Amino acid sequence: MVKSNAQRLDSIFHGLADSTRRAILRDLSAGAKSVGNIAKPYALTLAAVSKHIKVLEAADLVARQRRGSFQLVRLNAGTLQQADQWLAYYTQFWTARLDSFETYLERDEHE
Amino acid sequence: MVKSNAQRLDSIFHGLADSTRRAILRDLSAGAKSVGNIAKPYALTLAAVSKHIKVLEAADLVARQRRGSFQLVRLNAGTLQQADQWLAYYTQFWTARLDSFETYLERDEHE
DNA sequence: AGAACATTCAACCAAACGGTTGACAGTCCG
DNA sequence: CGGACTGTCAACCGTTTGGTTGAATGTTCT
Repeated sequence: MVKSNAQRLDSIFHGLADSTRRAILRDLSAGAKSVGNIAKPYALTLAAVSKHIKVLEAADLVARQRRGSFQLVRLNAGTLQQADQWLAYYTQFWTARLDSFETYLERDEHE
Repeated sequence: MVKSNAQRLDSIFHGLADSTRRAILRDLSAGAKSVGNIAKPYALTLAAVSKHIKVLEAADLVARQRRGSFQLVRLNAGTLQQADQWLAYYTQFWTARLDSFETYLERDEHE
């Protein structure tokens, strides 16, 4: 499925908006893992974790590769970078704005 | 409501996971606005926009102040910075990892 | 007090979420 | 072939989301 930029950001931020999924990403930063190994630390069924991974995969935050009888799930750091770029841009922009204008008031637009 | 760090990130990323809300934040980077003025560009009812603002407010991405008969909504850049810090940390960490190890395989943990 | 404006609340709705259970499918190994 | 693993799928369930409409609540102005 081809996604617009907005949809891509939607799915990335949605992927990040759950602490279990963030924990999975954190776990994966130590190296690629099988779905089963990813699931072990959580008090969730394998199916639930499998769904979480699918959400991360839909956001392209993670990719799989079959490895014999199991699958390795690995991080896709590039996608995180996209989100980070969006955030960094606005964070910087806003901070600069607020520093110089100190929350100046809107002038009503009919003037 | 006091939120744990995880819940805070949940609500921040949830706030960002909708393109209308991201657009609102973008609009607000030009300065504080009333709810009505925020709502104008969108093909949504005022109530719908009001709800979006409430989501952003719950995430502390935005704050209101009564200003006579209306309310000014302004950005809260500090909160964005929190999310950015999370993202920047992992982005950097992952990228470094992947650069040096080039997706090395997990060793099965019973070894 | 009453009108006009700005915004929220309450009720409702369809769709998506996050989870469970149980059946199913792919791959390896004896 | 028959197990044993690994993982997904389908159906279901309760909750949350994102939206609508219409009534209600300030606030200001005359």
